[in-house]
Amino acid sequence: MLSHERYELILNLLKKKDIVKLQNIVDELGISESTARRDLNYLEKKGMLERVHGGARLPDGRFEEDFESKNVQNQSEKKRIGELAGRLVEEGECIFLDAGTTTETLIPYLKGRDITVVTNGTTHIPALGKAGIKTYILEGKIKHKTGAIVGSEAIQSLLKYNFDRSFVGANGIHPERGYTTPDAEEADIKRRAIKNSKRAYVLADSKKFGKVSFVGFGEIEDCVIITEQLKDERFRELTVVKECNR
Amino acid sequence: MLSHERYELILNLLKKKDIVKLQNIVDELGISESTARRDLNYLEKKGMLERVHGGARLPDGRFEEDFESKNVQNQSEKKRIGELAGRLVEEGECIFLDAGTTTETLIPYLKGRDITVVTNGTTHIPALGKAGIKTYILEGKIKHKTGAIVGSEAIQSLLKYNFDRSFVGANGIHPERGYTTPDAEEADIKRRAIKNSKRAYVLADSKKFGKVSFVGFGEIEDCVIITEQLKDERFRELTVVKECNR
DNA sequence: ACTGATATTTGAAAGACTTTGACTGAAGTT
DNA sequence: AACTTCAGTCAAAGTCTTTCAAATATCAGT
Repeated sequence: MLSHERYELILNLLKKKDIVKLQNIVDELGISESTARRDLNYLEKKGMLERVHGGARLPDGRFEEDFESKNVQNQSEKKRIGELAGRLVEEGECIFLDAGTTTETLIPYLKGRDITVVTNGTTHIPALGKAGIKTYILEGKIKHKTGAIVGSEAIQSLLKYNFDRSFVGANGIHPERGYTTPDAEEADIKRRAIKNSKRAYVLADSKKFGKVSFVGFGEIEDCVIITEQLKDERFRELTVVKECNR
Repeated sequence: MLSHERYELILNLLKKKDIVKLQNIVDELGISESTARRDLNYLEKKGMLERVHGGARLPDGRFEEDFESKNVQNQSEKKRIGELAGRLVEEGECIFLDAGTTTETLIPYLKGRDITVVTNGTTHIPALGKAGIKTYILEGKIKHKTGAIVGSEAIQSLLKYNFDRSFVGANGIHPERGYTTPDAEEADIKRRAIKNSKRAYVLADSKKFGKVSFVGFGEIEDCVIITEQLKDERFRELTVVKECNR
């Protein structure tokens, strides 16, 4: 194997995992430890990665910022939603986490806590792993476009769980039409998750208010809405907004 | 052969692989090492490629897009295992794909075909999506270290499927001790998957032969072994190696 | 068109240089 | 104090450059 082939493979591993152990590289590429070390040194000099004891990681990774510094300042609106939701979860609880980018923002705020997550979002898995969260995933067909698990198998496997809280995303929130989303199969999952939870929350940024998407999955009063900025007073009593917590 | 014909051929090789070994060029074009070197030097002076120790690659710039296009044809030994396995799968079949990096190499060779994959490997999902494969995932606990789904839920949900073929990885292959792997929970999955398949294959590179890991999940004769280079004749009749297909 | 002189291209070989994996003792980590 | 990881050294293997002679192509003069 040519050295540049190895470099690519190593960077490839890093892309997947943000941080790799030297031993992983040795095993994956079938090369000696010495060579792996030399390669890491070379790539570090090139600025492609940063060496750490026992392995290497992406340089000045966003890994840090997400969890540490971002807490203090520079929060995007979506991140704030995650923070609000994260504070609601209590030690020892079992929660359902819907697929989607909005719900994903909750994960960093669970870091290191004793919480069990059940999810239908395959894209959440790396973040959940990084946060060290005990994770269960539903069975079912994968909708590759969104990474969500859907279908009758997913509903079936969801039936057996009972959650302390569930957090679902929504594309539309409307006083009369309730919560809506573009995909019927995903709506089925959301509906079922809400039903099986003591408490259910819809996570959505303020742009979703007043909108109606294709398939409904609940009435307004079925869930508490978590958002970063409340524009419509009609939702006041159902809603957790950032001001409440500051 | 005219020199310009050789130049064309060399650049074609590079287009396919981004990086070629000098020895590959010698073999492919049936020319001497000296000539191959001279050609590479000429093409480098012309800026058509960049020489590296042991071969040549496309001139600097796209470290990024390499990964996208290269998946299909990139002849590391592990990739070859994937290619062999991929050829065995026939149109319309349902297969089980075990978690692990070796089994992942099979995915590019399914691209665009009418095949249904059931897997316990969450890390396979992006590749399966890229290949446009209908994918089902097992329910269960996620072992974050490997991204594998394990546990009683996983076994439960595996029970209902019946596969035309299953492809599992192994850390050890031994004439008496059979197939072995370091994790007991993952072994359970492998054992069950093999049982529920018309045909079962173990994918492993040649370094795994003669080794014994912690937990066994099958006798040698339970599966056909797919490997890139057979070192031990005792496995001959159970094995698919690269030579069979060329 | 044949010939021999001259240039170009080719492959083989020798020695210099690189890269590799194993080993070792020092430095970190738990 | 036990363990892992690290940097440096070494011999072996692989690759590169240079050189040389043989094969092939080019061409002028007969």
